[in-house]
Amino acid sequence: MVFTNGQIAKKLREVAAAYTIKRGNLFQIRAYENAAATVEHATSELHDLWEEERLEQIPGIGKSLRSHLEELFTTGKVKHWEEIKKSIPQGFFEVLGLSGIGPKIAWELSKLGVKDREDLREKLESGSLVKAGFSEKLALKILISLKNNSKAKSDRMLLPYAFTQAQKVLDYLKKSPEVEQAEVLGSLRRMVATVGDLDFAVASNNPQKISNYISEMPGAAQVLDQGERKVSLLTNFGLRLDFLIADPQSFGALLQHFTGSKAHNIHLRTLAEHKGFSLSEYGIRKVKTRNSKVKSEGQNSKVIPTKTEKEFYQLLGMDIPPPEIREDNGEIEAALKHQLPKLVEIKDINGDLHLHDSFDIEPSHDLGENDLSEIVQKGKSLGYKYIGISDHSPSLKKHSPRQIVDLIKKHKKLIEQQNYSYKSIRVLNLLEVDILLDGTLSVPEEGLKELDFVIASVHSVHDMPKVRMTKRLLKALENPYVKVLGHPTNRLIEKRPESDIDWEVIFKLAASKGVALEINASPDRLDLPDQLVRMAKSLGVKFVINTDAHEVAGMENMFFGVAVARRAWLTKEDVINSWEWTRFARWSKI
DNA sequence: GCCGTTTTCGGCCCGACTGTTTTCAGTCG
Repeated sequence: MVFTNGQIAKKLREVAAAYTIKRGNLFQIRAYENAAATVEHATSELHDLWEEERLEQIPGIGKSLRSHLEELFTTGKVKHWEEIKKSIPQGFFEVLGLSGIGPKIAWELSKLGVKDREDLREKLESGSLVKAGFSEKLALKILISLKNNSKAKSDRMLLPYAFTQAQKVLDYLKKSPEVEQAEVLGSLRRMVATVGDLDFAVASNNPQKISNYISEMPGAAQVLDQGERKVSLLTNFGLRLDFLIADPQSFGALLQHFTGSKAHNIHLRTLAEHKGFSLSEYGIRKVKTRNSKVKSEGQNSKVIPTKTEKEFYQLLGMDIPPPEIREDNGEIEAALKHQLPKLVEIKDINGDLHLHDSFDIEPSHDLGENDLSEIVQKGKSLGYKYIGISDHSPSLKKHSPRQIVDLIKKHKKLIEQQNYSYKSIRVLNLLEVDILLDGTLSVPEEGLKELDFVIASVHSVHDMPKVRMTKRLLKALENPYVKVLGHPTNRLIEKRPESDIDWEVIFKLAASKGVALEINASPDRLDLPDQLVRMAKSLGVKFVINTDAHEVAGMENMFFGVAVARRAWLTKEDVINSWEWTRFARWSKI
């Protein structure tokens, strides 16, 4: 049975909560909570990982939880979990996820007879819970949280939206003379494909004043928490903003702390403890190691403030891991050994190979907005040495094979003319060709011959059974004209799930054939996703990062694709369109 | 229940804010 990461995380939290009520082992409870947090933020579905026998890749999932998940996916439930939850009323689990309601309060509510969230609302509004002895202030807080819950955005934000919102907040922060520095951190700084809420760090010598300034931000609908060091608020659009305020002296420690991820921080702090340090958002403190008799003595030692993140990591004897890879996937070990890879950067990119122009090739799908010369100009302004025009292939239904070939030739002629007039940038004559249901391409060989090479993509029936879909892609990869597999999983973030595909088989064939996998930088795709990119890299696959732009503004999205590559630990060596022209040409056999 | 640069046993991140606590528990990130 299929369960989404969200559903699994919820189940794990329920078990943790049930153990809490039953006064279970505190560390076992924490293990379940940590696992829930990691699952929630995983970039691949656990169900897929399980099918590929890669569940051990998820930190915090050990032998025991792995066998529970196995049972969940096979039978639809986990006996052990059911057993733990058995004697607890359903109302407890119904109200559990609400903000401000943890296990203890949920337990109290369920003992007072609360059945579900609607029942809770009625009992709060009628005042019957308070009469029964429930805290009045808490009742009010929960009522507000119930209201927020119903209007809060259920889906996560795509990166460009998150960036725009964050910039607005940063602009406001920087208007205050009391603000020395302000940065957006959290999952946005790590460039996770979707962002739930926005986190900010502010450096100021006057925290109280800044705290008030933040709470008065225009567009703030409600202040959820406010202290001298921390403010949380909800905007008019239901977006949650968290702010932490630090002295400029310890801003580096705050950046480190609030960038996360949580798994990265927990691992780092555990490791620091073994070295005799305690880490916090204020800096690094020397403490007695656990072998020492008096630990409390060390707890009073002074915090060494760190103004920059670099200082922070250096004090631990480590290099500084780029934010994108702080997911506890081996970056801490690599940083300790001074073996962090030099990740690919946006300035390394020499070309964009997946661009749609407005030439009417009578395609199966949409045309681009801009003509060739506008795209070339934009490419030059981005410093590219080469670009690929890759329109959708001419519609198969509306044309004879002869007509398709003619259209391709006509387009080719146009591109050749452009190449002549723009010598400083090479324009490749490519095509994004549909992979048909049986794995053949939608363009006859006579047409393919006219192209520099082919980007092959699936644009129909994305939800084929795994075996057939895998066969379909394998067949396409075998075609000698295909050099790139476009947006391989076909996902549209929050809209369409990944196609079901046996990746190991695909990656191995791509590696042996020298076919590159696309990292499609369009923010609603980001396809391949980072975890699959990392797996593919381990099997020897190379990549091209493309924007798939249908208008010149979309070419700016390269940044998001590079972020996916960085999250997957890719270097320049792995990314073909960061290569110099001669090497690139050798690969593409142009 | 997880995990390993002293470890396969014996530990387990750290601090802010809220409520009602006069020293702390619950929740959160």
